[in-house]
Amino acid sequence: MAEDAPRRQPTLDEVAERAGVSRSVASRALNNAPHVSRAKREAVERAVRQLGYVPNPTARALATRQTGAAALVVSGEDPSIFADPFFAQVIVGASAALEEADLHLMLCLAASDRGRKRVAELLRSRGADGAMLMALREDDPLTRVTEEAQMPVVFGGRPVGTTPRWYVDVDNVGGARKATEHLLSRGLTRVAAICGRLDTEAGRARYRGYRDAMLAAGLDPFPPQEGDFTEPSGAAAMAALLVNHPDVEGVFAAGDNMAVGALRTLRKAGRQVPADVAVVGFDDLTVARIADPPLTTVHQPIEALGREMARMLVALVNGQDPTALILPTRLVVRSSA
Amino acid sequence: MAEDAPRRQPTLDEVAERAGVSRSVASRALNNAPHVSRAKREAVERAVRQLGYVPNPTARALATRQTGAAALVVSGEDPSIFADPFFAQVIVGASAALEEADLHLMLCLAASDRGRKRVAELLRSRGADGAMLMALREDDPLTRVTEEAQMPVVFGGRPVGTTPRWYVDVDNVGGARKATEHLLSRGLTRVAAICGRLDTEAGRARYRGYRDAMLAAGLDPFPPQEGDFTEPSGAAAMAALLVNHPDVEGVFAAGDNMAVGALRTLRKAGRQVPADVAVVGFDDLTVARIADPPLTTVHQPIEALGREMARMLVALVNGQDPTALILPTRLVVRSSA
DNA sequence: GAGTGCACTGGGAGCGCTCCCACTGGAAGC
DNA sequence: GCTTCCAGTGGGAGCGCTCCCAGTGCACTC
Repeated sequence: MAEDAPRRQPTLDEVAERAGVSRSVASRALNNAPHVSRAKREAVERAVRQLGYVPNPTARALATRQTGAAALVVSGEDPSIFADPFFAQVIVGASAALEEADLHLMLCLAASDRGRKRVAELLRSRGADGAMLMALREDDPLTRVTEEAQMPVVFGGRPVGTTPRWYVDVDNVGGARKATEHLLSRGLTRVAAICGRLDTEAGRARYRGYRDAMLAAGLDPFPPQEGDFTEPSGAAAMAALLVNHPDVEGVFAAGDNMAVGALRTLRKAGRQVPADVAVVGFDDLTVARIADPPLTTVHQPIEALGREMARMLVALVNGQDPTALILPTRLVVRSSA
Repeated sequence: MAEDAPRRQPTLDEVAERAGVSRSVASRALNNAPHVSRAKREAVERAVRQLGYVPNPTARALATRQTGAAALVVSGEDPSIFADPFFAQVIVGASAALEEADLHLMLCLAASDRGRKRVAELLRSRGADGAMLMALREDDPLTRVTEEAQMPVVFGGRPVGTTPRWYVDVDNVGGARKATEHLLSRGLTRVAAICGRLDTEAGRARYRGYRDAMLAAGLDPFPPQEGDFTEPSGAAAMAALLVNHPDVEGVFAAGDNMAVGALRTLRKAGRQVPADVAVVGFDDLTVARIADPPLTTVHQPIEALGREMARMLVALVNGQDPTALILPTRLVVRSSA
């Protein structure tokens, strides 16, 4: 390819000439616009086929002021947070919805300062028709960038602090409450919480749900035992919990990865799950199903999250005014609690 | 945003006018090109700041015939294969390398016919400056599309059948051989292989490596017990193996997910790992470390795979002629073998 | 018969940028 | 003193498309 004869791609003018029509007619024929006679439409189609014509998306973009692409921005210092299968599922959902609208997906992993700068430029330069932002932490520098964005922006999960106009979130509070209630309903009272990063809204909301359920049952909530949503952090948090509260009977972990880490620590400590300590997770990742024992967890519709974000963005791009969305969560009972 | 006063973005002409220079000078100043006096350069910079000017990437793309984006195409019938954390790591690597070259990442999940058609159009229309293709299976319809691509194409992993000019792959044969040799070195002789899809080159190559090692040791290789790289398929394959070869002593699984599935089946069957049956995986995913017992596996540099693909593509885009690359694998000994 | 409407047509002006090229004037070379 | 050179400059022609609009013919009214 690199060294190939650089035979220029045919242009619309050439198609028009070959079809014996004007450029305007050819353009209309290509876009299925009205005001083209059947004969000319067919002539254009023939010329397109003969010449192997493919419209130049860049030129089209310049003329229409529409890039045909939507950006998905994943913020975070550490690019490895992206390794969380959570994002892969969001992408699958978003990609499917964008495909329906014939938009391409630009994926921006904004980890470094340079990366964030590029995202900022993309947002300000109309390098895409719209953007979806995920995983904004407190004081995330990208939050400010969205203010000067020259395109609609949809948030995946609410950022900490402000509530944007357009977002799709999951019912974190309700899910955490259900999880905790499930533990309490089995007669347990010493139920602790391993929570995610408290500088994320998901981390806070899930702890809030846990606390609500505890208070409603007339119990003292444990102080938050903070992790960062990873397996090792869950293992560490569980270890700390066993030291400080050796009599703990139940644990709500605000993420499956952390729950699996807790399981590992418990096994190492010789505690039976769920007999000695019951564990409930959050997310319902693949790992929940294959954990040992299989994890009781709160299912959140991750793919739907991505899909709805993309749909909302498409609506905005089309000039509609959708409303923010909170997707339901539900408890999936397996063996760990 | 959607309803905002549509105050047009300032253009380069306006910047030039404000700075009291011509458009050419302004353009050169912006691109750090030579032939601009210090005074005018500063005047342009000032005007840019005052106007909040951001260059329009689409217009630039049209003029330069460079889109500033590279596509990463993940092929596959089922979008859920993308949920494999493997791809996330590839993306992290590719994203980092593209960022260095100031290219954006377009992610194309070509699952449906429609998706594939869009990818084909992207490749033929120069909708990106180059493309990286992953996970091409035998007879994948996208293989043909690359022939008429109007841009350089780099393959991640070799497709089945042909060997493209530019690809980055991992030493699958060598890795599988090392894994098998490790099992044999412990005196085991009845060593079976759970292999991945045999319509992928990775699946085939890894089985080949296993077979080579068995033959070299004067042993009869087991016939391939095929899985599809997922955990359940590994569990099922292990179950089948236990039925057909109850005396099996060691298993080489061509993927960590399948290895973890095998572990699950073995535990259910009451077989101790590694005492009764030793297991070696392939990939060194996160799950290998947290598996019970921790998985001995073949580490492959997945992030590097993505990074090198992107670097190779960047080189091609810049008119250089890089050579194909095969990245090394190494055995990581943990407890399962 | 002139008047009205409408499906169709093609010319031309952008979209906002890059880059070629012709031009200037002052420094350097002879 | 007169060329030669070259950093610096701005005009203008694209890049390949969309879309407005004025213009054409033809059917159909009154």
